[in-house]
Order: sequence, then C-alpha cells, then structure tokens
Amino acid sequence: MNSPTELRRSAVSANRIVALTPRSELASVEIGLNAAIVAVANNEPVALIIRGESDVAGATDGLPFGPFSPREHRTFEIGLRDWVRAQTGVELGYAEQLYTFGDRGRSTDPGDVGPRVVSIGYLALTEAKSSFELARGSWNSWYHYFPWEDWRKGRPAILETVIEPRLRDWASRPATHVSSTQPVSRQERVRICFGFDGASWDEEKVLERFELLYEAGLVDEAARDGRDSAKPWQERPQLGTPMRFDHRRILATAIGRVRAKIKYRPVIFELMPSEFTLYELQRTVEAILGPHLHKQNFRRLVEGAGLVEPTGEVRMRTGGRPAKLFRFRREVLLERPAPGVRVKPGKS
Amino acid sequence: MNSPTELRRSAVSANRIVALTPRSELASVEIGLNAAIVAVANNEPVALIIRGESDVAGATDGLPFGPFSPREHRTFEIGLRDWVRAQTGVELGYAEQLYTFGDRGRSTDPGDVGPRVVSIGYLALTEAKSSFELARGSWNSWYHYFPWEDWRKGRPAILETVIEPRLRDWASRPATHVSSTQPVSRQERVRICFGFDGASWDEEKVLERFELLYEAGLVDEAARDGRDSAKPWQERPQLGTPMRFDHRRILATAIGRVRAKIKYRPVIFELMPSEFTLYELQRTVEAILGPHLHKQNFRRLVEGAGLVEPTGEVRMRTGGRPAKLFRFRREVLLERPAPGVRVKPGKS
DNA sequence: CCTAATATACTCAGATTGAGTATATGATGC
DNA sequence: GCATCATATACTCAATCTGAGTATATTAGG
Repeated sequence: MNSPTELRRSAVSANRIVALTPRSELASVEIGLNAAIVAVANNEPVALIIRGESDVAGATDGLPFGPFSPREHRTFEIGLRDWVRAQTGVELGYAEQLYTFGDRGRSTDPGDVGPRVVSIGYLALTEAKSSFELARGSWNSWYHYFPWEDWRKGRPAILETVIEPRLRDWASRPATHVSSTQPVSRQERVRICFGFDGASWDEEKVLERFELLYEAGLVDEAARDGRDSAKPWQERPQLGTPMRFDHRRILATAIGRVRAKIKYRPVIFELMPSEFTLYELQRTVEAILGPHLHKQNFRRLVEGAGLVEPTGEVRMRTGGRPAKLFRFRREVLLERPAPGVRVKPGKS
Repeated sequence: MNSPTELRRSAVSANRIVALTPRSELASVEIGLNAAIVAVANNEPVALIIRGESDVAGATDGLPFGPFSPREHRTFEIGLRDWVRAQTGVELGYAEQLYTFGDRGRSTDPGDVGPRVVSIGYLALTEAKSSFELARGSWNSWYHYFPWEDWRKGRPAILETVIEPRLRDWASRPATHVSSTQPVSRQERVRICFGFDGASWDEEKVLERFELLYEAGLVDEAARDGRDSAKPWQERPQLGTPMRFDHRRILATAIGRVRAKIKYRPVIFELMPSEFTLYELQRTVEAILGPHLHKQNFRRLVEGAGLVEPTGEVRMRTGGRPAKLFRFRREVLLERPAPGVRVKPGKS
C-alpha cells in the first residue's frame, strides 16, 4: 500500500485528479449553510432559532439553514442571506464565516458513507429590534443552550452541582482511544476548559467546553450520534437544551467567536442601535462576555480609544442624572489597526 | 416571486428541503482540501509548494491539495494528512482550518454553473528540517508570492515603485459595482490596507491586501479569472509569482493567520526545533512578522511569560558569549488562558 | 592579552491599568 | 420647594507594564 511506487504514483496524479477523474467517481457532498444570528435583547444575548420537528433525541431547535446551490448563488454569503431572508424575514447585516464542519461522527447517520452534508457555519450580528417581525423563528437566549456559560450572576451553580462531578468521573476513566495526538490528559483538559482547581475561566473557550461535554457523553447530541460512552438520553441530565444536527456546536463556535472578536474589532456596535448611552453599551458587552466591568474604566477605555462620539443629545429618565447619547465613530476603522473593546473584568 | 404565499411556502419547506429533495436535484459540489504548510528555514519563512502544469495565465505553483472523499476519510483533517503524506511525504503536526472558499468568480471557469470545487484551506506548521526528504514539492519563500509583505529590510521598494501608483490610479476610477454593502471608498481601503498617507502597516492584513490587488486587476490570477478590470496578463507587471487556482488567496489567509496567532497562542514553537536559543526564537518570530524586535524586551517578555525554560546547556560558537539553550514549557498551556509571543515592534 | 561580537543583566521614565473617591444632575416623595 | 435617591460623569492614585537605553559577561580570533 505504501510502497515507494504506489506513493510516487499517487503523488504524481494528485494535482490532476480533479480534472481527470470522471465526475461520477468523485464522491461529492452537499453543502449546508448555517447561520448563528446573534443579537442582544433586554441585556439578554439571543440567537435566532427555528423550531422543527423533533429528532431521535427529542431535539426540536435549530439554526436557520439551507443547502448551498452553486446554480443560484455566486458566493456562500449571498446564498446565506437569501436563505435567511426567505426563512425568517431577517435581512442580515454583518456576517462572517465561522467554520466548516464535516465529521462523519457528527452526522445523524453514523454508518453513512455516501454523500454527506458538510456544514458551513456563519456568524451574523444584528440589532434586536423589539418584537421584530419574524416570518418564522424566535429569539432565544443562548444561555438556554449553554447554561454553564452564563456568569452574569456569578459562577453558575450547574458547574458545581452537575458538570464538575460528572466530568471528574469521566476524566478518571481511561480514554477509549489513546492517541499520540492528544498529549494532554482528560483531567487537565477538564481543569483548563472549566476552570476547576483554581484554573481561570476563559469565556472564549465555549466550543472547547461543549466538545468536552460531548466527548464525555453529557449532552444529548452525543447519544443521538451514537457515541459509545453515552447512555440513552432519557437517563442523563439534560445539560442545556439540545439542538438538531450539529447546530449547537455551530452556536458554540459563534459565541466563542463573538466573545473573542469584540475585543479587537468594533463588532459590538452591530448589536447596538445607532444611538446609545455608555452604560447601555457596557450592558451589551456584559451580556456577551459575562462578567461585570468597572464602569468608570470602561468609559475611559471606550472614549479614549475613540470608538464613540457624543451626539450632543441626552437620554432623560434613566433614574438619575441624564446620560449623554453616543454614536459609533466609524472613522476609527481608518485610524487604528485593530480597534475593539479591550475590556478586562473588574468591579461594578 | 416574493409574494407572501411564496415566501411562506419556502420558509416552511426550508428545514426539510435537504431530506425531501431527490439527490439528483440538489446541486452537489466537490470538496478540495488545500494545505498551506509553513516552516521557517534559515530565517526565511517558507511554504511547501507543488509545481504543476502551467495554467492559462502561466501559473505553475500551487499548494498540496486533493479532493475530500467522505468514503475514505472520517474528517477533513484526516483526509488532509493522508493527502499531504501521499503527495509530499510530509507528516503533518499542527494543523488548523483556515477558511472555506467557494466563489464562482474565482473558479477557472467563470460561466460554470455546474458542480464546483469548494476549497477548504488548512494551515499547517512544521519544523523545517534541513534538506527535508520531500517526495515531491519544495520549500519556497512566501515572500516570493507576496514581495510587498517582506519588511525585514524596511519598507519594500515595490510598494513605492509599483503598487502605490497603480492602486492610486485604480482608486481614482469609480467602482464598477456601487454597492451599499461597501461603505468605505476605494481610496480609504487602499490607504488602510497598504499604509499610505501615514496610515500604519498592519502585518496581519495579508489577505485584505491581496484581495485589493486582485480587485484592482494587478495580480495575474485576476486576469485568468476574467475580471473586467484586468488587462491581459502579458501587459501587466507581475506582482509576485502567481499560483494556480485560488491557492495564493489561501496562502495569504495562512500568512495572516500565522502572524495573528503567534501573538496569543504559542504556535511559534511548532516551527522551532526542540532546543533553541532566545535569539533563534526571536529571528523566527521576525521571519514571520517582519519588523525587528527589541532584543532585551523580547527576552524579558518570553521568559517572563513562562513560555520557555532553560535546558541547562549552552550553544557555543555563536560568535560571542555562548547562548543558553531553552525549550518550550508546555505547562504554560495549563497555566495561562492565552499564552503567546505578544511582541510589538521596536529597535534592535 | 587585546578586540570584536554576541549574550545577558540592570535601569528608568512614560504609559497603561485597576480601583477608588468626588461631584453633577434629573427623578421622586413629602 | 426641598431633601433624598439614583444614576452619570469627573478626577485621583498607586501598581504594573512597556519602550528603550546602558552596563556587564563570556566566548572566538588574532
């Protein structure tokens, strides 16, 4: 199989194979476009969720998605915008590609070797207009699907009561596949991802945490995908609401990306109305990131970085002194290489 | 077409269409896996290049790539590793997904509406063992393809002499497609991407710069893809060596990603031998990032962050005082949330 | 043993950051 | 109308970090 001749032959033909192989012999796949559409409504971070029919594990919720057809759409993004508009009535503003998922182990049909759906995940950010006219779907809190990510009221209890004991139990068992590409022990991975034993909590590791729970068989999707370590879903505690297909994984990727990105790109303003007070801005950042920020320093940072400019107006009835209204200074994009809300957790 | 009934119908069927549509009707595509395999050899950043037959624009160089077959490979990464091993003999270590490209405008056949190749780009980092046993391909400097990115000897002359006048000329002409999604003028984009008129040079904007040159019809790939603004390739100055397919775009994405990533993840050590001096480490970082760093502060930073530990050995014959040898401290991964070489340009 | 070349250690001023206190001003209730 | 409350905004200060310099150590080569 790996004789020098074999290797040579396959190497030589490699660059030509696409052109030379008849189309029918090439295993082709279908492309699914999936959109994690994120907004912040009433200081709650939400994603646009489509409810569909229940799958084998009882999951009904999913992201807006549709097949990508090269016939109809010149680019993925155009296709995505069309799909989202048709499905939900939402006109997307900011959108960026997240990741392309294609594991066979994650399909709903684990033994399948035929054509397969490859999911290209997209992140979209939009302003949450109140009682938005949705043709279909609803805005659901993303902490509904990831309760362990909600640190707005301190460390979520579910970490102590459910996740930690079960993950420790899983970590104490030997790995089923001992691989040389996985040099870090289960225990260390659990400790780092979930901040046990004094390790710090990294709010960006959303996907890593979800993947760990998946590997440990603690989320319903794992059982549905037929992982050996997973018990039947009726017997397990439900860690967050499951989603159809691998949509929860895509949403986890999206949350991690947003949390990382607002620190070095001014994408937070995609979630804001055109005019806002600095405290509203802070609350929006906190809705995304979790921990509370130091109010005075947040102001200093945001104003000092030139991210906003006062409109001259004030908002009355804030319950105290009126707050100045600000707008996003689009010119920062032309001034600084990487403007963003480089916030760090603090008091108040 | 967009009557309420139509919209409703398409919205309702959206989630089911994958399951309900007969396979023959779904436009399926072929997945190509492409690897930008990066190393640093003799302080020169290099990528593994496969030379193939010349395309219509005369491009011969390309990245290792091959079709992804769901039949054979459980994941993209496994498929990629297999392909790279078969084509080049290289066993990949670190690899991460970059981006999935699928524009029709970038295919070699612009009018094509049939099955299309979607490229999933991967970045791989490896140590450049001297005169590596390559079954096929060669290590080429990446500045061969992107001469304007090479700032190791100061601002590259090609920016003044060729790029600036031609981009300014292009920017002064009105955009062919005036779109509301492009609120920034050509002039501003050129200024920001290439650091003209006192704007700072952001070494991470490799892809943005390449895309701008592509749009302006200044790289050979643009003419080959039949963009209206591009003159026949014989008439244009060759800005860097062109590559086949959209491989130069993938390499640009890879360079930008590496340059960004070494600042917050210790991926630089994937490019180093197991033992090295701090100056060798600095030279490797500089090969990737471009500008020179302040030697003393670089040492303070790297040691202070706990990224390395002394082996106790020294390297003689450095031309002066012997240098201590260091190794990567893998434990940092367990200690800090985002360890990396957070370097900033400076003197010496 | 002197000199060149490199490695490493130490210093210091300015900027940034975390966190506190003080003041401004409209809303509310009497 | 006025005290009180609640919030917004301004100012202060020490600890730390950062950029950049000078000084010293240790080899190789003549």
